[in-house]
Amino acid sequence: MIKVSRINEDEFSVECKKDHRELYGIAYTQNILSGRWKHLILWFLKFNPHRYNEIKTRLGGISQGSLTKQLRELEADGLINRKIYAEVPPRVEYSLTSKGEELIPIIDLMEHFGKKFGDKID
Amino acid sequence: MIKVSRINEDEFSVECKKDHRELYGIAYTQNILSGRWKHLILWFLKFNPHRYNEIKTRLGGISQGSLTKQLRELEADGLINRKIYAEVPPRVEYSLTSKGEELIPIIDLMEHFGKKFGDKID
DNA sequence: CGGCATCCGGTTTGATACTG
DNA sequence: CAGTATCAAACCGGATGCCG
Repeated sequence: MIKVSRINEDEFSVECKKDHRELYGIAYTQNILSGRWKHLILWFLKFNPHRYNEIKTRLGGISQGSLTKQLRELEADGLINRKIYAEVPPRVEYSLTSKGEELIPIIDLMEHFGKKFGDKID
Repeated sequence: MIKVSRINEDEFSVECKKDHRELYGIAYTQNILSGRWKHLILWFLKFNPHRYNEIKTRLGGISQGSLTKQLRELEADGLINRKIYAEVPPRVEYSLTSKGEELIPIIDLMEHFGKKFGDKID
């Protein structure tokens, strides 16, 4: 069995039998991408940095609480940067880290797969 | 907002604004891969067909109920085949469909990413 | 503007017992 | 062997109200 659980902000606990080590990489990646909106947030950031409200507007249905939570988790996993500008009104921009950028090919493949096999919505 | 929900065994309902259509493919793929064990099941089947108990043993910690449910969902989404042999004791083999095989590159990338960035467990 | 704290309800997962 | 059925536990995600 593979069990990946968070100990604190930036540390995972991993339990798995020797036989299953080869599956660990998959479990780890699945773990940091778990969440209703994370794929979409990363995909949106791949083009440019974006502000909090830009992301929220783009995703449409997400609540403030959920968005904040997902952004915090992505940040804790080292996938995005959070930059605060000392202005009034406040401005916060999110951008991909190099680690986060390495997830983009996966998300692009997912988009391609979904376009090929998903229902058409035209 | 993008909302992908299952209407019945083989049909999805998709709600999304025009602006978000480009994100639909991602949401679709995420949807059919949602589940604690699906990535691992697909990855395990990429090499060869396997029997129910082989999968269960391989995954270690999964319960019968959960495994059956995940397999049924994968089958309903057209990702795996279920072949029943009329023997005693019964034998059931699961294998990837061509659609399921197209998910393997994604899962391989996830494995690679996890191996690169995940905690070492040696 | 960009959050945080709290509560609540639906979904998902797992444990257990039983079966063709 | 390969399930089904039932119930309990855990895990989000969303809604709401408040704040610097």
